[in-house]
Amino acid sequence: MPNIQNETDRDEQRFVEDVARLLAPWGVPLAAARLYGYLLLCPRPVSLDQITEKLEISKSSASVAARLLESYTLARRHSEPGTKRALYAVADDYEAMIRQQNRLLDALAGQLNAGTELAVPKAVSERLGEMADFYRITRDAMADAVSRWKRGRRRQ
Amino acid sequence: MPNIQNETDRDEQRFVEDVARLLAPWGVPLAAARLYGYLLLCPRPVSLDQITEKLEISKSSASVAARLLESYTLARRHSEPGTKRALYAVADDYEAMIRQQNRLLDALAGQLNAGTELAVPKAVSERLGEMADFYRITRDAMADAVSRWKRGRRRQ
DNA sequence: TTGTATATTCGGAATATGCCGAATATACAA
DNA sequence: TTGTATATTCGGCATATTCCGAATATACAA
Repeated sequence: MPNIQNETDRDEQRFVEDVARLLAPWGVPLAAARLYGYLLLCPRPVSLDQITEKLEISKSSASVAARLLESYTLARRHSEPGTKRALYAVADDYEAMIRQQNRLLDALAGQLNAGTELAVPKAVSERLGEMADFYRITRDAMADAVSRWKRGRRRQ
Repeated sequence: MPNIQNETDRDEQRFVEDVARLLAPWGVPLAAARLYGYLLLCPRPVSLDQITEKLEISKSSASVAARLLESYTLARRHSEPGTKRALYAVADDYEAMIRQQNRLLDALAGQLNAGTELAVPKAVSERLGEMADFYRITRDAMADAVSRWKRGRRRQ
């Protein structure tokens, strides 16, 4: 009979690494990316010591990784009254990453639009304007989808 | 009377740097990001030598930057018959970046879904499933918006 | 105030990245 | 084939990033 505990551990570990690999192209450092994968599997907020042990990273790394995720609003810090202990869990607003993307899309659209004012050939200026429109439209579509989804969820 | 040529150059240079700054958070290296900004302003495909001169980077950097943009499908290589010269221009399918994002979103959704099969508490499994749904929905919304936009453009 | 449990910051080592110039490869023309 | 114009690859340097352990700071309890 296989050792269930170890098998589960192995699967979870694999999940953590897989998620980390996906987050890496977004520029998320390894420690933070793995932490996110781990948090996804945690039913309750976890302490830095638990993180340190599970992920086998130093406590300082755990600390900076956790705060990095918090700054991305991918994780949330749950402080307990009566102690300094910090507990971290995945943020329950899933659209954080999407919102982040949208901000960038927005900035890019703005910049492209600014380019239309430059002393460039008309064809170039038109292309820039078109690209700006395109990015704004997709951004809006995403924002719409997100708010529709949120409304749908509330109703359940 | 101000020197028109220099003023234009200065504005364009500024545009290039601004675009580069926006692309940086996406993990695009500086040289490639600046090249993209420059290509946005070019009415015609440009050669590596022109890039080298305008952006004041080495030819090797120009070469790798251009091919990097091409691999992102942000730029397109236009080869001329009868010579080895490579000319680069921005890709005219603006949705390349969006599609790229969507691929990542898709992969993440898939991974989250895989997590629901793990031996984790029901609440965790449900959360993972919900997140996967959410990402898939926003991805679909974006894809829809893109194809609607494309249809609209064709008709003009 | 002191002690304790905890988090955060700091300095440094290891590693990765980005860029350059030189060397090399490639496609074409004569 | 040789020469020429061009692109690409390679090795190395400089810089940036990541992570760690040690030192420090902080909040709380006694």
